[in-house]
Amino acid sequence: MRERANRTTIRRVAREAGVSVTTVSNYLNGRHSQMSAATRERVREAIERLGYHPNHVARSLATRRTATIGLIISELTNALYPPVILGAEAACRQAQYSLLLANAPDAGSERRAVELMRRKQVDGLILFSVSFIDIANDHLLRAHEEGVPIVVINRTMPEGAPIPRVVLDNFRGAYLATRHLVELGHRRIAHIAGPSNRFTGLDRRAGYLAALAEAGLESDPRLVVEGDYSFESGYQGMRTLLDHRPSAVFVGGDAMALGALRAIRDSGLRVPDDLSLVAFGNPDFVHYATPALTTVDLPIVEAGQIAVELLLERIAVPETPEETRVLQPGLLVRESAIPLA
Amino acid sequence: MRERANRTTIRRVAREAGVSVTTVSNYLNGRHSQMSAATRERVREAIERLGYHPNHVARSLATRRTATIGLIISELTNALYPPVILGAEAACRQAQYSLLLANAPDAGSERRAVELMRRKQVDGLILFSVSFIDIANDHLLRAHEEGVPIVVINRTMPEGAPIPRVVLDNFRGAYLATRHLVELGHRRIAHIAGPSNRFTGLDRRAGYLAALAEAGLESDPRLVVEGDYSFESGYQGMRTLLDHRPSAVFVGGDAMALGALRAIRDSGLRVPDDLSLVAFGNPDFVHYATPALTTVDLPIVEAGQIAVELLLERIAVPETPEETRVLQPGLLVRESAIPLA
DNA sequence: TAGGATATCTGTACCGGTTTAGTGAAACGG
DNA sequence: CCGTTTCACTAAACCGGTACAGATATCCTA
Repeated sequence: MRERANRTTIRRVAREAGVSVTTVSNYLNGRHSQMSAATRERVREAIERLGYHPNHVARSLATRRTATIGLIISELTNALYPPVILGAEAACRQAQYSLLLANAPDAGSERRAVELMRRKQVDGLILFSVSFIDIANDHLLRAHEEGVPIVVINRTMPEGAPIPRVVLDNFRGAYLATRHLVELGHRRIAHIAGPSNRFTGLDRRAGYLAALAEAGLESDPRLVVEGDYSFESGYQGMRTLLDHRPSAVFVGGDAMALGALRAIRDSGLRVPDDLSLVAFGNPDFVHYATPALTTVDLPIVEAGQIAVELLLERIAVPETPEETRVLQPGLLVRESAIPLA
Repeated sequence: MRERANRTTIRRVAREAGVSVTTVSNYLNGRHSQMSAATRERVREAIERLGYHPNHVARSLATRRTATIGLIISELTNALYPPVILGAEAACRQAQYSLLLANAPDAGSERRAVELMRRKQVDGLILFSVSFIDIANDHLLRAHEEGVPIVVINRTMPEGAPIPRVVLDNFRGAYLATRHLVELGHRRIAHIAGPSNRFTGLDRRAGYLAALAEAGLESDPRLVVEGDYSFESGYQGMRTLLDHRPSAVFVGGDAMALGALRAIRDSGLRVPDDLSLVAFGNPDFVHYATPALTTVDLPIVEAGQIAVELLLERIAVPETPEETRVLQPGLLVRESAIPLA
């Protein structure tokens, strides 16, 4: 390891092939047109013989492009992050980009992650954020201003912020879930809401209320409790709700739904016979529960993919205007919600 | 964007501070000792005034170190990969390294991923593999020979291969699970095994048999069925097993365990009252099932962390000898296995 | 046959850091 | 008082690519 292996660089290849480095560089970058067939073959052969592979770091320094994008994830209890990675990684790979991943559990580490990735010269940044409504954005706006393409997923931004976003239509999803229960004949429909300092919590609650209103159902405040997206808060919330005898419940989060399911079981009732339940979140997560939970299906893999696509557009054409992409959730009807007896 | 913003480089900082670039470089790299307090302060101030941040790509080119490691994951049905990422990312971040992530669903894409990351000059590579016993390793051995530090998690390697590995003791985990059932008084203990072209499947099956043998129980071949780690294969496997009336079943995978649970329910039996069940895999995944499944707990987050640690050791001291780190699983006793009535 | 086009290829300055070898002045030691 | 160290600092080569601005040779055209 000590002795310098006299690495094979583009200059060595050039010498071996008896051409200039420019010619080798042209060959590597597919500018075959201005090259005779003979030269092309000699370069190819020299590369082959030396087992040469170009150094991306050097290339990046010269071109100022790294073909790498940064994905910063603030996860905290977030079962949604693996599908986002999946979607983003697939889209990157397809476009011949690499993914630099960082976890940013708090505001400070998010700042550090953005800073580090900028120094590493990523071509763009994606932030998949936790849905707090009072999240800090100044570092993102600054980075944007200094020319770093950014896309955010699931994040509140000040009105008119010039940063493209991918958002999931939480309102609509909650509306669909609740309407489904209405259509099954339920009238006393409860809701376990997410925290009110999260826009996901607020939007889903609003969607729930809208569906009730549309159906001409009065909303009983005692039928809404607030959780924190944890299994335990779902369990506790459901225990509280059971006192007020709902016939169905829309739970605004997947872990909470499993908690609610458990609470219902523990009180001797059965889903869906005694009580219908609709969940919200990662559809895989609740698929294998018993009974399989009817759930709002968030297109999370797509969110990751689309975020990458939006970003790549901005990288290619920096002037591309800001844009908000709203992804529509679906409803996966499974076994946990049935018509009111 | 067109006009060149005359970026702030180390040379600009040097000019601004009235010192040489070497001095600025020394300052940046903490070689404060050979610098007068006055100079130090002038450099600090110039950096501050210009808002200078060093370019990591240029640094990497010069030092041949990128402070980045590559994590290549072959996932295919693998619910274990998010915790690995979690552990690896945390260990990286702590050591001031970044994580370059790639998905490699098949052998070809694994080769390409390794190649790409080598060109991007990662300081080392971690492969988290699917457990096929006949996996190709030549590209890893070659990379290793050419000086790229590599660590593999959960991968078979030829005897004596000089590549450090992190392995989970599947045999031991299966043994613990089965012994637990034996100790609860069960005698007809069935097993839903993983595929026999995966060492996880083979090792777990062996651990199961060993525990039976130790307890002096005869192993009835009809009480062992083979699945493919999917929910459906667990469901089908359990249906087959029910014909032979086991009092307990050890299921060698988490998704299969949920499938088995469903099959048991569907046939009108209850867990754990009529049949005890122990699962194996990602403990979170089966925690919220009803009943909460007793399961073998694989230390997957740790596997990611330790892989990074092993790798960083090799990066720091390339001659560090090969080493296999065997991680011991635990048994999480929850509700799905009870004493034989 | 001069003058331009075209095709093919090259020399070298960059990208923005690190690092080696070395300079000049002050401090030290006998 | 002179040679040696130490201290604080610098000039310039280097990492390994890209790309601009030509250089030649060949061909075409008027």
